[in-house]
Amino acid sequence: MLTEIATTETLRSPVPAALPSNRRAPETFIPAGALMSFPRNSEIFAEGEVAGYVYKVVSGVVRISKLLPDGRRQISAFHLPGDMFGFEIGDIHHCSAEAVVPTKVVAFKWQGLIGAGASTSLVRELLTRTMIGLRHTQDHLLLLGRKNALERLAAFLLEMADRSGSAEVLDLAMPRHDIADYLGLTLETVSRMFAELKEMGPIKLESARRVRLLDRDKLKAMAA
Amino acid sequence: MLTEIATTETLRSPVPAALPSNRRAPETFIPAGALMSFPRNSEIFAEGEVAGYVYKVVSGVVRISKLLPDGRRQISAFHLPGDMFGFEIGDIHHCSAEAVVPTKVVAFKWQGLIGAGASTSLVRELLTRTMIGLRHTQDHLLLLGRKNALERLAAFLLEMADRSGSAEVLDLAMPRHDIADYLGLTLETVSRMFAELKEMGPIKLESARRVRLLDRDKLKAMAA
DNA sequence: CGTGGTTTTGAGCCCCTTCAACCACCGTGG
DNA sequence: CCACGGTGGTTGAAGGGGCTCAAAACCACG
Repeated sequence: MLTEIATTETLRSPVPAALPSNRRAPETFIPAGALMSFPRNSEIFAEGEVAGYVYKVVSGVVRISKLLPDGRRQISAFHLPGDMFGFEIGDIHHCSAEAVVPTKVVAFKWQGLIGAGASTSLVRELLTRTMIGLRHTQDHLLLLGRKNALERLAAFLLEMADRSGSAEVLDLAMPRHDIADYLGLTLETVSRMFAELKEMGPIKLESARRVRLLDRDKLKAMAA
Repeated sequence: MLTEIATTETLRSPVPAALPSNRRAPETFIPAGALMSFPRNSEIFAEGEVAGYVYKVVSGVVRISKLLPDGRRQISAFHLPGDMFGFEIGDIHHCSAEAVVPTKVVAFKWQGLIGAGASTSLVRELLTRTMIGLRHTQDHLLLLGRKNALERLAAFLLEMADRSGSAEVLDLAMPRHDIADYLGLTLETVSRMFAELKEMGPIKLESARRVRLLDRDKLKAMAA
């Protein structure tokens, strides 16, 4: 049954198999394909927790982050519907995942996906997804290591626009603080760079979270 | 034959199947397990080149990097003997790889590893290696996004010590400039942080490239 | 309308960069 | 033996980009 559920096709369009719950108990058994709901800012899993499931976003937005002992935070990714997260090598999560907005995810038992008897095509799909994550993370290293604040924000807006349908108006789910922790800046600097991009032309702020992209080519040029 | 060569065991201890060549021609066929040698600072593959092979370091050190149009560089990883690199999703390299010192690598045809007929255990091993790379890259995001110069260098020295046998004296293969591009700093700042770590006690510089680790716990505390 | 969370704006400062000079090491050749 | 050039590393001084601290403005929601 695990193999029957854990197919590539299932990963693409999972069928909810259980009712939503706000927070799973650490040791609760979750059937492959269980749908779970998380309110805004709630924890999906925490760094150091026992792993064992991978998750696929159905709706909402998830942030993946790591903390330093003194509270400094780095967000490594935002996951949108269709994305998967929670892959771990050992059985311990080394990142935490939280819902940025009310979010629904489907949980799959990791052992069911890659354990003995797993199909090669499924493992190959997980490999592809992991490699996509690795490529994104490497691109992000270049941003954090070598780009200035304006370039970082321009790149962020382009990334979000590309990933959420390339509409004319971009709706950002996350607050300035999350953007800052994703871009390795402070929220004040993010706010100032928004003002500067507005000033320079390529964007217009319908509201703090709604950005109209007026000149995508100019943005690309500014993202370095 | 590909499946026979491309086993997990082969990946761990490959047998050279061809003679060294300084630089492969772009379209030359390379049998799985071909041993290749690269002189110091030579290019193994470049961003944008056609991919098709994955590589395993036999001896030497390889740096993986990305460039911005204006020349700013970010090194995402140093690979030591036993490490593999060159995984790509499409057929285009999106990073470049260069030998830091005279280096020998073994090349494997990617299609031979994951193509039709590949064993699940082999694909699973590639998945594990990719996930290890992803974890390392995420840790590095935290370093680049949130740590100061001193913390970065301390973390770098600890990483290198851990990976190269945890000896008392650490031999760094790479120049200051490469360390800087790995840590998102300038070479001058790296040099100053070396001086500061020396000043503060936890290290001693036998020479510019030879570092004696006097107090690893203190280093760990400084790496935040 | 208050109230709390979020965002913007301002002022001063500091860490790291930039630019520049100097030094240490090393193989080469007179 | 030492002058020489080249690479790589260190050190100094000055400037700036982003941070810190602070306060005001905005906005959704009771």
